[in-house]
Amino acid sequence: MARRTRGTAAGLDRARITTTAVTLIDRDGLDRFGVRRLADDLGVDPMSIYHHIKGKAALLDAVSESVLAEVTVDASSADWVAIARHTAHGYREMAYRHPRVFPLLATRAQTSPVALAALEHLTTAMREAGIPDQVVADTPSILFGFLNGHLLARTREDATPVPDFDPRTHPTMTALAPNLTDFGSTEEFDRMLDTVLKGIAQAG
Amino acid sequence: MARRTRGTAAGLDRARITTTAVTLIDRDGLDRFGVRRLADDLGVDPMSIYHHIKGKAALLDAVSESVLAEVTVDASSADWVAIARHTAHGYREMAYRHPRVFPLLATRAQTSPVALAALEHLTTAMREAGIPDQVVADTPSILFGFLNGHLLARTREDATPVPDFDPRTHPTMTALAPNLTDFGSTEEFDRMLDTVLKGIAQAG
DNA sequence: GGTGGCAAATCTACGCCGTAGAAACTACCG
DNA sequence: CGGTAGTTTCTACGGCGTAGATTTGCCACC
Repeated sequence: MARRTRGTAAGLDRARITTTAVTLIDRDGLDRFGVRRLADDLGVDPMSIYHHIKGKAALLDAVSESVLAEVTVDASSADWVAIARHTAHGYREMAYRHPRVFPLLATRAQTSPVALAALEHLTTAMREAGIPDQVVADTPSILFGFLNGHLLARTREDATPVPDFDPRTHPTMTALAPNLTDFGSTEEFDRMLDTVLKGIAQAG
Repeated sequence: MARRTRGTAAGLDRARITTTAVTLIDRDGLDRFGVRRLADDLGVDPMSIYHHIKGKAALLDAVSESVLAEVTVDASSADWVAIARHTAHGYREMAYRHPRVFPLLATRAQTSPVALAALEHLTTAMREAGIPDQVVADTPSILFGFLNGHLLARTREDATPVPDFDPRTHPTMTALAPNLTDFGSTEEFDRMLDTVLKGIAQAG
């Protein structure tokens, strides 16, 4: 033993790298995140990381995948609406747990086994319920389109219920403001999610 | 006159900066974009840009705003569904015109006058049609949640209809693959958009 | 014409970043 | 003990965003 001039001992592997990276992004944000800072936190030379992960882009992929893996798959055989709701809520909770990592997820293709398993589970239940194939095939795009876009907006650092506008030129939105008080709440999320699911249920 | 050692003449202003930036991102992508490269394209010293825009973050804000402004507002007084569809299509076309800029939009809060005007227009029409206030108030979040998330997925450089998975473990998605052939088409978009709008129409 | 003022544009320099390539260390096997 | 393969570190390079000082271009006014 010779090195280890920094705090944390080495014994580097993918898992330790990604979990440390997630912690670091959660704390300091994506902007301040980088290979060198991560290496500091790991108590390691920056270049050491490159023997486990190809480069910064791959590192961000790994972070994204690691956080997505926190979402547990519902193995139950409940009706498809329940499955969809369960998946959506799990996804949402992950987003709120890691608001600064979430933009990575929404921006990247998700082809991890977990994600595919969840989709297979949901679509199978829908098909068995007699939903038309085209509707079933469209559902993942619609559902995760909504989830990614909506959660991106809600977990944004500067998220506010209502941007400031002139009440004179925007009377309707002014009148609607009282209906936006539960901004970011579970109730609001459920309401919107149900709206989307209702559309799917009646499509085709 | 002394300077102008580069091709393009100066006479810098916000508009010239942002439109050049958009062109540059369209061509080379967000990763390769930076203040110095932009300055090169403008035939100008990097620091000159700072007299018109505070820094890189503000620059990206400006780019985002500039691209959003391409979406024209429908001033018609058609029914709310038609307005929603028109807005959605305009937004979608913008996204496909600038796929490499779009992630900026989806990631940022949009409080520009144009955006607010569009929302006011839509919500007013909905209210006049007798839609419950809570539903009207939720609609912007639902609609643009879907639009941002969905278009983010479709305009991604590596977007593919179906990620490769094992047909043995994912029989349903395999069976569904034929229904995904119009991936990215206007027809697919209309179908999904209508699904969302139907959910909204029947909510509350 | 001269001159003062001022905004715009530029120059210089600093501290950061990601990472290629060479070198050193470690652990294990014969 | 020597070899050898995997890991970690060292060194260095080119590029980045931008603070601060400086120069330029332009105008109004004497």
